[in-house]
Amino acid sequence: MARPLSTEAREKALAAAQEVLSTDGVEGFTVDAVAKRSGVAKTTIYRHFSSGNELLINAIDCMVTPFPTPNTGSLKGDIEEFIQSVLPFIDDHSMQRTMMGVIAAAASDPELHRVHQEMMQLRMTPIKTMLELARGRGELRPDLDLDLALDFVEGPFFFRKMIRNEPMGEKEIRAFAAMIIHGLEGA
Amino acid sequence: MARPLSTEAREKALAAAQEVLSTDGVEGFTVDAVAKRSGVAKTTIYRHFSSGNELLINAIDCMVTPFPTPNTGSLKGDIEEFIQSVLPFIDDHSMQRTMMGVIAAAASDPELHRVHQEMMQLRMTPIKTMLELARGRGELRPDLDLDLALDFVEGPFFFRKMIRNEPMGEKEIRAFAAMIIHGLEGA
DNA sequence: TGAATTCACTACGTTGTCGTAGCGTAATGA
DNA sequence: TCATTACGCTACGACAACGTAGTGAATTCA
Repeated sequence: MARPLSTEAREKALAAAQEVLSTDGVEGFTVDAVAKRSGVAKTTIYRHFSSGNELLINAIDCMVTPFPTPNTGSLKGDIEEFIQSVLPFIDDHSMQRTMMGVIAAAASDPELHRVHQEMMQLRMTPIKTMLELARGRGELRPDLDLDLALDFVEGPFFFRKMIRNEPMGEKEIRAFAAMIIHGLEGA
Repeated sequence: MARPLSTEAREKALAAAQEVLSTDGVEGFTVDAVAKRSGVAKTTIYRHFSSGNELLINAIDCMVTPFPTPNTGSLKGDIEEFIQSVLPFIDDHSMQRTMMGVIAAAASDPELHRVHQEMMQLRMTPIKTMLELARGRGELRPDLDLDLALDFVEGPFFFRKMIRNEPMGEKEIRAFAAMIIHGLEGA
């Protein structure tokens, strides 16, 4: 082996892939576009990634970052903090497009489905931890189904921003948190 | 005018378009596929629809049907009935795929965006009516923000089924309804 | 230094989709 | 009846994306 594959070319390609994903969405994602944008030759891209689809998957994998587990001492504070921390991320329109595209495409492509599952788990884990902590403090009933509670915490927020594209300010965040708390406590 | 465009060809094409949409998703939707499936010649399809995209939009338009407004006399009953009526529809995997595909594609295509908006409104209206009825009966506070409540009713359900693909039985439906009620009342 | 290999570049063949043209045939209105 | 028009069929040109070949220059290991 005289010359190893340069990590620089790989990273430039991945970075450009993420950019293309943001601006053109999953359906506009092409190897040609990534090559043009990155300055890395298409042939070189194929040396690093066996197919366009694998490039896509790796790019998505790099975009996914876990959220920190909120820990303010009370469930109400935790939920508000959680929404606050996710909001700027989810408010980005191109990110919305990318996420929805991945979710939709995951229905057809088994590899993307795996990525989708990972994404979900990464996002759900801190929420679940948050709920377990609250239960430990006695803020929630011990027999509460945490799996359902998960949907209850994330669902309204997700639906409003991703599906209905309605705005969400401080007032709405507090209202949501209050409703969620009451719902979980009363269950 | 010697011979009008046959409604039969149009309807056969539309029906096949819906089938293709179900089996192959939005990304697999092509005029050729519809032509092959319907038995209607591609050229004929173009006589009825100015473009493949217009065929797609018309097909989706035909698929969307409004849900009846639940009216059991109590909000709890209404919510359970609502979930019950939507469940079989949303449990259909191909329908899930189609819907998510439309939502994702709507981010790029303004015409699809319009269809998406119509779809949403058609679905949200009965829920809003249901909430207004409950408020009229005194089951909800008069100052409740119905727009937020909408997300609160639909969100958890949507998130669980469409995004996380988790199962949902009688027990979960009742648990959801109970949580939603408590959340709305406590807000 | 020198052999090997990656890199960028251009170009190609393949495939799939779009929308259209031309052709006979069949159906409809005047 | 008969002119008109839709129908199905086959084929085509345009275009975009895929993945690959070949070239010369640059880089790295031995």
